[in-house]
Amino acid sequence: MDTPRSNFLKTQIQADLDAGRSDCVVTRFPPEPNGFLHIGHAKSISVNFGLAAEFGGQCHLRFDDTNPEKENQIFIDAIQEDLRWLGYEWHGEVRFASSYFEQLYQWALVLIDAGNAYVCDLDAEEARAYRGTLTEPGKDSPYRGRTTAENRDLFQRMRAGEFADGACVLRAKIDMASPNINLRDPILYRVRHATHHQTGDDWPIYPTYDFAHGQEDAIEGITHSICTLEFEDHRPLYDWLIEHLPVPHRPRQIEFARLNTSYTVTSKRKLKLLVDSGTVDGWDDPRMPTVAGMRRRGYPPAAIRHFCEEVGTSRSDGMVDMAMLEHAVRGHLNETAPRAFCVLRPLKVVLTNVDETSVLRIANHPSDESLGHREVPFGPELWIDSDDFRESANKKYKRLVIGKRVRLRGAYVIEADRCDTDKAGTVTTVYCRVIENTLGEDPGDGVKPKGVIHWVASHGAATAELRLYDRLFNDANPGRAEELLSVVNTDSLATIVDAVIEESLTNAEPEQVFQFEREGYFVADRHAHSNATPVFNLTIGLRDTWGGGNG
RNA sequence: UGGGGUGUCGCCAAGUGGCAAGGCACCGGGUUUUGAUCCCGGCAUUCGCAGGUUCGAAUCCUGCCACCCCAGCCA
Repeated sequence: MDTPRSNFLKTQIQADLDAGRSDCVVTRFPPEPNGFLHIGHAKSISVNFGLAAEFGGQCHLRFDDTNPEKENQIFIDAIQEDLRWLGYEWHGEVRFASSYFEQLYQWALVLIDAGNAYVCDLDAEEARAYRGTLTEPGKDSPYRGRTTAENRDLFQRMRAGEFADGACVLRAKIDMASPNINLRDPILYRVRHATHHQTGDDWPIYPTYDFAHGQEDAIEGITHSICTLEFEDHRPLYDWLIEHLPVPHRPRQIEFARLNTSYTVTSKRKLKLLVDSGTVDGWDDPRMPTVAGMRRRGYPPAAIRHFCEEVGTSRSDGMVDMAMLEHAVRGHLNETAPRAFCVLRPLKVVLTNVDETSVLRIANHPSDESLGHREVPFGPELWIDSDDFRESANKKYKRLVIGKRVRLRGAYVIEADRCDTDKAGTVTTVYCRVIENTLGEDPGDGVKPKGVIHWVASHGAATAELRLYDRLFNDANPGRAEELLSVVNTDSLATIVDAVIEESLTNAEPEQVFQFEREGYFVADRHAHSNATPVFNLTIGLRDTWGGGNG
């Protein structure tokens, strides 16, 4: 269903295939297990898994776990769950950079033996000073001239745990005057006496991203290592390491622009701030752009995948309109969500010429009969939305007005005669008459109803809690704000505790999405919903093109 | 003012010398027992700017301009 579209990644991979530089396509999604997946990751996942699928190749899931102090098993589990939920299946076992630590260590020795790496005792601050600046070249470290034997001995002792954290590092010997700062003798290993979630206390030293990533790709036979633009400057180093090491395969790194979506932030620090400040309910709050958040919000995984594909893949920075994601969500839900009735602001209607209850059979979807029908109780007293009634209104108002007719969706046409109001002037009850023979037919007298409204019979109803979500930020580009919390939309959540739902909805399963007719799509909350205490989250409202403000 | 990138409709984005796809948004009109969906139609004489090459340029050349990334023992 997703129309294949051209992008530079496909073009270049096809060129590699045609030229014989590659004979298959193997990609990988390499998250560091230090946080939850978000919409940006979903894009990367879509790109990597999509490319593999399109070219008949495979995509690996590899945890880039080279920094134990920031990582956690919790994220390893959560990421796998999110990936599966999104609908992707990685090839083979889950991989870990940490399972290549011994090989990486051996290759570091190869670099040392060839005079391409050395142990440097400069501390972090000194190293920064020696590195130079963007416009000035760096200076050689005083330890750059150590002999191969000395470097080998020192590095082996680093590995043996003889040095304290930060005491020394292993560096590649490239060029301290390179205009590309990544080539100014980059650090390959650092000493870190930390327990690793996978390797325990086996290692007192850990490879850096630069030393690990390309080699991991080579080990796994990754043909195309797709990453984001900020790694472009690292490519020369990526290639340098591959060239100087006896790796079994030569992967190619290609960068693309990360996805930015309006009205959202994806920085780990900022997402954490939202959680820690209590602005949201947690990492899976329905307003969060995390995969878990979108799941709890009721976004179909297929819609997220479709959106990632529709948005395209390029090398130019930009910000995609959130409306595009919402369009994808509505599109999928319109086709798949069963319809049901829910009255958000209950107003009592008494049908003065009805005195018996009955049951109506109503289609669950206006155009897809496979979704079947449901039985909906009908009777002399019902609830309609208070917004759907006015004592008087102009002809643009297509709902219930005294002296006028409206159709009860799936049921009869009624006409309002009068209403009761309390001392504040608020309407409390509307008295109407059912027009004879209007079930499935227009009134015989030719007077057509002004519109169609939804309803729930009071004798066949239940109460539900509704959580109405709106965008989390007032600023389209919240990531740019100096103070993130100053641009949060304080009205991003409105709770209705006494909405009225038709009784069939009490059988909803957590995570099941419905379209509450004329209102929007709602999902039974993963955590709070139960048949006894129904709780629905607003996934997304129906598109509202009603220009008229009054009536 | 070092290096690396990017500039095509309000937002994404195809296009790779032959006469500007598509989607989102928006604006009209039609259908409709959801003011939804669906359907039809409109929406860049112009591709950051200025020159040049060519019969012909968004695509090639030159020079500008704007924006993004890089000085973690993070990834």
